[in-house]
Amino acid sequence: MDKRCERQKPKYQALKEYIIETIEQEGLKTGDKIWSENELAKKFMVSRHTVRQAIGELTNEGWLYKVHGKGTYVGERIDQKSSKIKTIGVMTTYLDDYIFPSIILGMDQVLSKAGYNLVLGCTYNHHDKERVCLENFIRSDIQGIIIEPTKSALPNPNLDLYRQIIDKGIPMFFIHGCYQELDCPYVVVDDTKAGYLATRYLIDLGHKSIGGIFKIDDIQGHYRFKGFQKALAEDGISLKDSNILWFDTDDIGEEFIKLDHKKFEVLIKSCSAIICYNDQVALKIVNAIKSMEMNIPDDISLVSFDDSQLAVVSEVKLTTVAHPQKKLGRLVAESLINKIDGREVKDKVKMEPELIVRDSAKEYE
Amino acid sequence: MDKRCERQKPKYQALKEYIIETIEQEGLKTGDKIWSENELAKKFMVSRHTVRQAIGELTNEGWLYKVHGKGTYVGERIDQKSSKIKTIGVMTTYLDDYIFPSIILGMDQVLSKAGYNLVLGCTYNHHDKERVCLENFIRSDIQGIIIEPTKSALPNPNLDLYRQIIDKGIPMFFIHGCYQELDCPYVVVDDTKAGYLATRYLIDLGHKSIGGIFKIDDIQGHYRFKGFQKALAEDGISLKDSNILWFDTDDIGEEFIKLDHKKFEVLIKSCSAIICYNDQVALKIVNAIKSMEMNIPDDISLVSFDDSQLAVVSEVKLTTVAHPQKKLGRLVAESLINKIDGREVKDKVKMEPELIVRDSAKEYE
DNA sequence: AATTATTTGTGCGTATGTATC
DNA sequence: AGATACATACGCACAAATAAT
Repeated sequence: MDKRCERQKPKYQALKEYIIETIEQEGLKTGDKIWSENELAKKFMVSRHTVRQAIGELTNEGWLYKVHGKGTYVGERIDQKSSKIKTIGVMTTYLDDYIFPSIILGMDQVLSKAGYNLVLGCTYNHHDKERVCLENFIRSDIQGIIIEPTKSALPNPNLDLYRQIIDKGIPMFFIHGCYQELDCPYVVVDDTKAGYLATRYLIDLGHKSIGGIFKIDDIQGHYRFKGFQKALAEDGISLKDSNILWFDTDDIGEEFIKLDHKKFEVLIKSCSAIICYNDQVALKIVNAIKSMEMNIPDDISLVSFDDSQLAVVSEVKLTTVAHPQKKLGRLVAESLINKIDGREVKDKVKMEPELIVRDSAKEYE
Repeated sequence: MDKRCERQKPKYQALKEYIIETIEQEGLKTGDKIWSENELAKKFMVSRHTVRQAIGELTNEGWLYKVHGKGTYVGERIDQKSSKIKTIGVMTTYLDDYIFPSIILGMDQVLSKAGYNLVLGCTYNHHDKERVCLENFIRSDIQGIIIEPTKSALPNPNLDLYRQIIDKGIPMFFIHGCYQELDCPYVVVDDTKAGYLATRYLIDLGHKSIGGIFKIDDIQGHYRFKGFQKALAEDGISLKDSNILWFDTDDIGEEFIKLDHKKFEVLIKSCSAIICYNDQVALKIVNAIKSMEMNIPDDISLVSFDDSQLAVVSEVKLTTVAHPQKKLGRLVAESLINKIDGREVKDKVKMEPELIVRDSAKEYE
C-alpha cells in the first residue's frame, strides 16, 4: 500500500514542509486562514488522518492554531531565538556606595545601546552572597558576565561555580581584580602604579614619614600597598610596621571604620602624611583628625584613591588618584560584547591611573 | 458508538491523567518504562489510536519520550516553572546619581533574599530610552516591574506599552509618582507634605521672603511646590512669581544647572531663604552663592529635599527633608512580591517625609 | 546470521460529536 | 436548519527499529 519506494519522506512530513513553505512564500500573516483538513486531504490525495497529523505537529510548533468549527489559522511566528532579549549579568561588591553606581552607569550606557539587559547582583563583599548570585546567573539564560570579585585577596570558596561558568562557555570579564586561581580576562586599574603615584607625590612634597591605611581582604589594597612600598624604597625611605594600618570589610561601619585607636594615634603622631585606601576612608580620617583638633592639610597631608563624588563635595577637597569609573564600565562592557560576538579582544587590560591634585596634601615644612 | 452520555472527559484525556497519576504515585523516575501502546489499549478497552493520542500529547508536554522499537519511557520532569529564576524589572531615571543607588540597594536586599533577580533599566529621564526599556521588559520573561516614571509631570508617549504590561497581568508598582493616565499601585513620598514641612520650618524661623527652585517636568517638583504654596498661604505670605525658578531635565549639566542668571540674581537679592528642589540643586546654589561672596546660612538660608549622602559630606551640612531611600526600596519590593504571590497589599502607599535640621538654614534676623 | 516477537511509526477508512456561521 | 470545520474514536495494514532466540 505504501508507495514510498525510495525512502521517501513520510507524507505528513512532506505536507508539513509544504505548509510552512506556503506560509512563508505567500507571506501569510498571523490569523490568516489556511485550507481545511478535507481540502488538504483531497489536494494531496492523502487521508484526513495524515493531514491532521501534519497540522497537529505544526500547531505544537506554533506555526498554526486551530479553532473548533471554524478552521485552521497561521499562528504568531515570533522568531523566538532572535527576538529573545540578551542579558548580561553584573556582580559587584556594593551597589549604593561610592564609585560603583558610576561604573554600572558606564556599563549600562554600552549594554543598553547594544540591546542587552543588565542583571544586577550584589555580594556586599561576602562569599555566601556571592555564591547565591553566581547560582542565579548560572540558572538564568545569560550571554555574558561581569564580575567584581568579592574579598579578592582571600582564597575563594566559589571557584567551582566560576569553573562551571567557564566550562559552559559563557564569556566572563573581571574588573578591579581577578582571583589568582582563575585565568580570566579582566579590565583593571593599575593599582600598583596608583599607589606609586600617590606616594611619589607625597615624597616630592618633601614628606619623609608617610603612613598608610589599606584594605587587607581586597587585592586592590595589596596592589596599592605594593606601589606605596615601591616608591618609598626608591627613595630609601624605610617602612615602619607601625605606620601601616590594615582593615577589612567587617571593620566598615555606617559612620566609621574600626581602627585600633592606639595604633591610629601612633600613626597620626609619627607621620606627616597618610595614604588612604580610598576616598571613603580618607573622609573618615578627615573627621577623626578634625575631632582631634588638628587640621588638614596643615598638620597632616592626605592622598586617597578613586576620585569619587565624595572627593569634591567634602569640606577639604581630596587629592586623590582617579579611578576611571564610567570609562572602565564602558570598556569592560564593550570588551564583553565583542567577546560574545566572537571578535578578538584584549584579554587583560590595565587602565592608567591619574593623580588629581586638590587640597588635602601640601608641602612638608 | 461513543458512550459519553454525560459529557464525560474524552477517553484520551482520561488516559493522560491516569498516566500522569501513575507516574507520580508510583514515583516513576526518568527512564522508567511504561506500558506499551497495545497493553494500554487492552487495559482500557480503547483503540490503539486513542492511546497514541494520549501518549503523543504527554510526549509533547515532556512527561514521556518514545523510542522506536523499544517502548515509551518517563521523561525528565524538570519542574521548569519552579526551577526557573524569577526576575523583577526595575526602571529608574538615573543610576549613578544621588539617592537612586540607595533605593536600588533596598530593593536588592529584599529581592535577592526572596530569590529574585533584578534587571536594571535606566531612562536618563528621556522618553525614548524609557520606551526601549519597556520593550525589553515586555520581551523578557519577567514576574514583576518597578517603575520610576520618566518626566512624570508631562504627558507620556509610552502609555501603550504600559497598558500592554497591565493587560498581560504583570504586577507593576510605581515609585515617586505615577502617570495620571494610569491607575497603578505605587509607593511614594508625600511630597506635598515634604514641601510644606520645609517651608513651614523656614517660616517658623522668621523668614518672610522665601524663594523656591523647582523641577518642572517631574511630578515631585509640582507636589513640593504645592506644599510650598500651602505653607505660605497659611501664613498669608504672598507668592511672587519672581521668587520661583523652574528648571527641567535638559537644564542639568555636569557641573551646574542652567538658570536664567538675571532671574537668579533677583531671587538671591529679594529672598532671605530658598527652598531647593533637592540636595543636588542646593549644593549648586551653595557654590553659586559662595562665588558671589555671600555666606550660607548667614546671608541666605537653604532647605532642600532628599537627605542624600551629599547633604552631610558637603561643606555646609544641609537642612533637608529626608527621603526614605532604602526603606522605600524595600517597601516597594516587598509589596511587589506580595502582589506576585497573590497576597493582599496596599495599592497606594504614601510615606511620611521627615525634616532633618542641619546647618544650611538659620533664624531670620 | 537469520528468525521472530514486540514495539513504535506511518497511513488509510469510517463514523459520530460538536462548534461555528 | 443545514453546511462546514475541527474533535473524538474505532479498526486495519504495513514499515521500521529493537531485542531475544
